[in-house]
Amino acid sequence: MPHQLDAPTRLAVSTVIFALRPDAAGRAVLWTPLVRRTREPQRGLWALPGGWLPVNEELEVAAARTLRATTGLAPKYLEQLYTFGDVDRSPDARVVSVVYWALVQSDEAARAVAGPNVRWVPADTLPELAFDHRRIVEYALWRLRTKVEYTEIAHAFLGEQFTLAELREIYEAVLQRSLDPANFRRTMIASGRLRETGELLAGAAHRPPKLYRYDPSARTAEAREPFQSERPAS
Amino acid sequence: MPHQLDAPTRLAVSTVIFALRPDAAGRAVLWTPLVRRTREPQRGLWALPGGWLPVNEELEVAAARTLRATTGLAPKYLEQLYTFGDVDRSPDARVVSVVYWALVQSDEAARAVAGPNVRWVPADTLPELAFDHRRIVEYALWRLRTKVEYTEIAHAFLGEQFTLAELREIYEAVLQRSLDPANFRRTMIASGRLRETGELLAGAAHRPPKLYRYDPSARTAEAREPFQSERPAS
DNA sequence: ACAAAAGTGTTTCTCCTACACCCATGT
DNA sequence: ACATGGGTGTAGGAGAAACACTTTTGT
Repeated sequence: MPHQLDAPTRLAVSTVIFALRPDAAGRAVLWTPLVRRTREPQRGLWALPGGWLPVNEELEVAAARTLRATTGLAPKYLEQLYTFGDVDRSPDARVVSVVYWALVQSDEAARAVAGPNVRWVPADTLPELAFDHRRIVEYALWRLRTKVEYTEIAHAFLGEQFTLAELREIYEAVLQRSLDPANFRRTMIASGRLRETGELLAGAAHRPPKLYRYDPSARTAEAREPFQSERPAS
Repeated sequence: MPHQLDAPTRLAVSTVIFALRPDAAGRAVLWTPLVRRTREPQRGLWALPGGWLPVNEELEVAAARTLRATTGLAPKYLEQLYTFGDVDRSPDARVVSVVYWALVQSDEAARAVAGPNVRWVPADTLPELAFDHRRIVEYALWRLRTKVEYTEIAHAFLGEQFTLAELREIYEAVLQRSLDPANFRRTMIASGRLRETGELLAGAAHRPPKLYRYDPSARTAEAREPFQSERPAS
């Protein structure tokens, strides 16, 4: 069914946000925040955070803004995912959505605001979503999981300092499989992008691990990817 | 400088098209077609093929349509590249461009139409382009070159049947380095996606090579990528 | 002392690279 | 016969995976 000629195509920006949280069994898994639709169409259903693009706002800034509006947080990683524009993806007008995906720091996400119209759900067991948003989240998940294997984005879930065990826990949660601690250590060190802080993390009932810091400037200027950014303006 | 509030954001679709053609020295290199702007702004400059998105046309169909309009060809590979939407990328109105990139068969491209307002240029030595189109072509080139290394898109430059030497020539032209014929053969065969046709290519002054056909159904259902398509509707 | 996680060493396997060598055709 | 590219064989090296083993803390 063709759209009205006098109703122009509308442009929206949405963001798929990921954070790590413990599930019921206490294991870290991926969670994503959703917002409840308060207007027609699809009123009452859960949807991605987003909104119409203001004429004078950059795409990436709009994505960071909606992220902040729904979670109260700033993204540690933000990248354009894909643009969805199927003619029939919204029942009324033609809507083209430029979708971003973001990673937020896990301990901050634990304190994130959540009201009656904002709900965090496990990314692998989504409820019914509005429009084509389920497909979008699944694509973002796929991108996160493949990109974790060939880049260093995992550290975006962590704070300034972290142990290799904490970093490994991120990889295991994202990739959904356990990794050999010995080989993981060697691989990370060999990447050359970790710096020892000199400090140790005390308090556990065993040998205290070294603390590391992520150093993007170190090593390998190889094959840098255009148009991806970290810590964008929020 | 902020845009007028009463001038809404406009949505465009553009396509970066690649084909292989011999350069002055007879070596195959990447070429791309450009169109001359006949209107302000940036009148007279060369730009990417594209246009405003019709309300009832799918994004990918719009990309294939502009591709056909400027080259007379159908794409053998077509994929969304990125969406460019910087507030100041066009001097007058706010324009958001959903950009696709495409590969067309090389021997067809040799017969492609080219008028006074359509010009093919080597992709590595671009003239001055309108707006941010130079940056866009360079990003598309980067994507092509990285994607050739981990997918089987190279065959999109070729016809139904081809020899391994022809396929290797594609890789060498795209990657801009020579490859060991022996190892290249093994790698391609090991991918499992080539089928021998049983025929040989006669006529050359040496041992006639086997002809192969690309078979996407064969082998490896591994890590399939969503939202990419081959031979889209044109 | 002992448990538990941090961290190191070592072996094996697989894949990639380099390169020597044989094969089949036109001239 | 010989030049030329097609096609096969093989040795060496780099890196990943598996796993034994040592180190350092809290209890």
